[in-house]
Amino acid sequence: MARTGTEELRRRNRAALVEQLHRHGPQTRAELTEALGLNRSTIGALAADLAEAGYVQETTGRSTGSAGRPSTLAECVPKAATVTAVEIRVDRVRFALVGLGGEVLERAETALDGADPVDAIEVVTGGTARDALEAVAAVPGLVDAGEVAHSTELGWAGRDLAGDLASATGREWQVVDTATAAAVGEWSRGDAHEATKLLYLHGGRGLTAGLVVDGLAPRGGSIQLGHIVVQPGGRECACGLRGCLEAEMEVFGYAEDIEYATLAAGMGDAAARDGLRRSGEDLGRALGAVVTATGPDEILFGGWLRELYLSAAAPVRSALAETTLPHLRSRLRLRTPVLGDEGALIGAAETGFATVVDRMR
Amino acid sequence: MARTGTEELRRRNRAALVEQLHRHGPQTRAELTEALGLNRSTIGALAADLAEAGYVQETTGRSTGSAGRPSTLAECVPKAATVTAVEIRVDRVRFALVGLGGEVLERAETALDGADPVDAIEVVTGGTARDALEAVAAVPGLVDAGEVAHSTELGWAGRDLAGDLASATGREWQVVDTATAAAVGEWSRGDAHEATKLLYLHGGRGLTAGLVVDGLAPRGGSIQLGHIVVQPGGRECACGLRGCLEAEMEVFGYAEDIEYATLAAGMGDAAARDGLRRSGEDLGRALGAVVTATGPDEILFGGWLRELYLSAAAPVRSALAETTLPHLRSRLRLRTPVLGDEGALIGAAETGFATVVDRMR
DNA sequence: ATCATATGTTGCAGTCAACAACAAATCTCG
DNA sequence: CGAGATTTGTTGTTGACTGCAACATATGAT
Repeated sequence: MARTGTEELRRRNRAALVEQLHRHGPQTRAELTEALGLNRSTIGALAADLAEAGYVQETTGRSTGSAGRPSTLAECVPKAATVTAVEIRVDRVRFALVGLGGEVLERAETALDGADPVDAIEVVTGGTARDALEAVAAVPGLVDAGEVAHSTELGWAGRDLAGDLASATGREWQVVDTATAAAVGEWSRGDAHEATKLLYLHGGRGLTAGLVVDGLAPRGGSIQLGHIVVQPGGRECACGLRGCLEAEMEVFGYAEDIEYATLAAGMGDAAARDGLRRSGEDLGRALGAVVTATGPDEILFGGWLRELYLSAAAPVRSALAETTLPHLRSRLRLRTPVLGDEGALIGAAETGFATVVDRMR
Repeated sequence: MARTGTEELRRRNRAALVEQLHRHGPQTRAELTEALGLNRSTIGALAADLAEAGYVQETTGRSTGSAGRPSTLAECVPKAATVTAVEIRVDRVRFALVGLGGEVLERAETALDGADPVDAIEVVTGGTARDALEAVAAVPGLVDAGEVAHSTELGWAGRDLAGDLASATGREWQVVDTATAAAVGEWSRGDAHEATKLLYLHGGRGLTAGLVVDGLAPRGGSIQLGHIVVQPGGRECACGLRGCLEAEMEVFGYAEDIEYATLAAGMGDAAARDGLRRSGEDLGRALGAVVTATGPDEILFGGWLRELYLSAAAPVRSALAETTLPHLRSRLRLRTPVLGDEGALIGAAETGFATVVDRMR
């Protein structure tokens, strides 16, 4: 199982070095020595090895400003390993080709106009997907082993997306959910690196949430935030249940709606203001259950939930306060994401790089 | 960080061998070779190494029944590494000294009669705790870094139990929550080894739940099942919130109550039957939120929830069906634990062994 | 009784990381 | 301006571990 050997050891160390450079950017050999806990000579050998393989570039003779021999700086070669990331929404598909180190090499986007997203993949990726080491698609919904078990936004249930993408593009795809991808993105390339348990809430046409623990997504898929029942026996939801958060928050279906509502509320529309408050309370209640069950220390409000949170933070907080124990609340930070709309795409790419690095081991 | 070296490699392999024997019992060298993916000679060297260190005993010449040279069987030496496990309840403290391989070497129990559990520790463990490699205490409640943040059953909030135990016994203690410990126990020594996401529900004077993913407890502590709000604005709970599951299920406070109720219901008491049904429904609703948030594939009803589930499975299932998506439900098995009352104690010991093995690496 | 089979043992070779001594390149202080 | 201090890269050596292959051992099957 562990398949541990002396060759395996070198591979692991090489992978660790690549991961270190990918995650923390260009570093001197001395810094790498410190970070990996290996000997200077070992780092030198590994770096030379990786430089020959083309993964790493070493720029020599940087003046450090302090005493001592100047370090040679090691950095990733972006084109040495690329990952195709795709984010699927109901109305459009976005694509990014990301290089080792995190640099975005290409980017594209297509509106769908009702077409099936899978049919748009080849166009939007422009064929570059084939050369990438990994291809990852983020979809808003409940993903289980490449299959989209449920997606309010896309109206899918039990669709084998990984299979469909494979037959459409001729290569393997990894499927993740948008919220978890965004959580990974915010953790790795955003502002939430200190969070040990990060909960990302994604508001699209449906509501999902993704959890990341120590930067890793626990297997088992995302949290269907929209289908937390906040009103037993309440309004009928498209999923067949009653009183789901999505159904109860009927005021807001999509990003445009929330903008109108905040605008109207800002201009003194009492009904809009009331709607915002009620929606915030519903969200806070659903969140209470999720927080009690998962115990995060940071929550990010993404998608249109960002706007809702910014204009209805008080009701969200008070409803949350009514439904979670003080201790769980005390260590909890509520914020909005810094990567904006890019989080899921970046996170999908990072998910791909995680498996790329894993495969090097 | 990774501190990888050639010496580290041997340690890792040695730890892997011990872990393998601890978890899967006595095995032939050939089986170990297969399981660890190492060479026969390597296994031989490791086994000899560990035998000399006293961790492993090799009994030679077992007749296998099939052709070929008979294998030498390697097995753990229980006394080579022991773990002290303690389960704290409001009315009693239970203790087990568990040896490597999982054998229970000693066992004791004391009623508390209102005394502080910490004061009873030295008596119940009989001083053997000091010689154990690890000491683990399981408590029903929300545990965070050795501190009991909240416990309905014990009436504690923010108690530094790890510290109190340390000053009472003169050694370090690990503190885990009962439900998570029981989940670990059922996964490792019980019947739930196939579950990838195992949710254990523990009914004591409070209700907690513990999650185990691939046999490991994700950091961050247990799930306060009893403080999932099932009735917004409902009955006041001791925790200060309103409508908590614990408060709404006021019919049952402890094991004796559920026995009376099931007895009465069996004899035709309509009120008791109704109470059971309502409690089952409340539990199912709270469970719905937890399942939506965590997505387990197996749920075990432990403590007095076992009795509730056995006599009110239908309302639990129907309430669960009303509050979780079909896909999450479809892969879900509901069962009762096989280790009975021992689960938490055994799981606490296994938690200890996990760190013992980790420290060998 | 002999062969096939399965397993443990031994010696050897390959590889890798730590260590130490040395070289290189910069800064600082007199 | 120069010598020493400082930091870092390089090289050769050493110790250790694992894989491999050949051999030894013990049993069942024919």
